[in-house]
Amino acid sequence: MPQPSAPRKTLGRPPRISREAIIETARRIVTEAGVDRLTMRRLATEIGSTPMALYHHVRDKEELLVLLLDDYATRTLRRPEIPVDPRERIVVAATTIHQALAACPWIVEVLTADDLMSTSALWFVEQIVDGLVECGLSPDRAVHGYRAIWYYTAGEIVVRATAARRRAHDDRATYREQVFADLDPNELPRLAQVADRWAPLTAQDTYLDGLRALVDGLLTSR
Amino acid sequence: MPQPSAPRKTLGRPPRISREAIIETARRIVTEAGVDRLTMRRLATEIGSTPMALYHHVRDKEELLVLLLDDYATRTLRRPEIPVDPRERIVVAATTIHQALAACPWIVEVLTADDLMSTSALWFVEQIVDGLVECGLSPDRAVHGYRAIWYYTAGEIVVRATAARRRAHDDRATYREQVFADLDPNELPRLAQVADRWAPLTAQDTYLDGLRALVDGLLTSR
DNA sequence: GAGCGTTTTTATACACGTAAGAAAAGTTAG
DNA sequence: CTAACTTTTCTTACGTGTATAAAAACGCTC
Repeated sequence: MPQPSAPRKTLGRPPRISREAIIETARRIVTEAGVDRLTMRRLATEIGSTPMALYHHVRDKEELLVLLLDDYATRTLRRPEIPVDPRERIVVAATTIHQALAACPWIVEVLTADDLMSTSALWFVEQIVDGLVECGLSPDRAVHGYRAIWYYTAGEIVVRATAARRRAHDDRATYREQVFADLDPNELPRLAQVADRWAPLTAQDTYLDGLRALVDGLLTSR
Repeated sequence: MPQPSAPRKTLGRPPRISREAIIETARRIVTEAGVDRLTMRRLATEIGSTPMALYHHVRDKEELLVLLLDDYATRTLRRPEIPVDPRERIVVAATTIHQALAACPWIVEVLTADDLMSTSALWFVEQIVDGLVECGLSPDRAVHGYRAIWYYTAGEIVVRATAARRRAHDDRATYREQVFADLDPNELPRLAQVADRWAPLTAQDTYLDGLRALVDGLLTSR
């Protein structure tokens, strides 16, 4: 790891590559060829270096992906107009983040970070926590509320993205259909009732509905 | 893939290993040595075979993990006493699943399945959907409600488990602390206000609170 | 300029998941 | 018995992330 504030001007061998250059090249590879094609070797050759040289600027591939996510967030997250109604403010902030993340599905492997801690995302966290406080929650409960919203949001994206990946990869969907076709209406009547509609129902985008329900519930709990 | 209903008695070379034996051995390895130590090579040698032989019984490692999760669910998920109040029924069903999954954190990589479709888990899905319907939701909205609950539940587990893994792996937590220490109280007042309490606050287990809020919100939405 | 300390880069190597195809071990038809 | 056919297993090989240690490139001091 390079020290941001070195005591001397330059000490030791001068670097030929930088963290910024790595992220930049990685971003180009991802946008041009997809995240699957982003390998440490390819990244190294495209940047004109060797694979192991990257590891002096990045701890491992996962950190590189986190950095890419941060970069993406900083680059595309634009602060929307914020409504005065605090409840709507929460919804807008969460929806904006969700929208941005859902638009780049390759982040799934990184999204399991326990928070979005990109500096550019913090503003959205602030909006959510502040909205919850303004609606009467204590600061502590507001943080918990934000966490619940984050769990819901991250879960939605991860689950949806993984399902899409599996669907593209093979036909395991067939297995699920089989399970639903073989349901015993006596044991699981409700599921049998909706069995044939399950696929289209779960394909619908109901993020906003669930989010509103969650926010409503968080605000009415005393 | 072995055909469950072969036309003839046995045709072709008789198998030396079976899917069940693979799962059994894999389970033993995971419980004894952890999921990290479960490699196709080790599994093969411990079962007395070769890595590629496994691939005639299992599509890939991910499917093996899904099968392991199914096996785990079937083995440990016990149906709890179900309250008569439908709202409580939903909460109990979701909490039971959450508890079981949270107890075996290695599933994180699999948990991104878009549903828990283990047969033994379907009963819990039924309880949730049925509870929502009994509270007045249409079947379609009940399915959406179940999905919201699943997003929240899966998100909570994935986020928490990943955070724990990172914490054990290295000191990226320090980075987060740094972010919170450097907060500008003018720009992000609420976050600055709770900055020093953020770590303990987010460490608390508030799954049940969030779940109740979500269920309440789902049921009061018309 | 020779050695030294520091930092970055490179070379080599290992374990992993798994693709591709050859080999093996049965049953059945002639 | 032999040959064809089927299913499972084994051999070999590739690309991956990355650990380890050696090498290289700089400023510094004597």
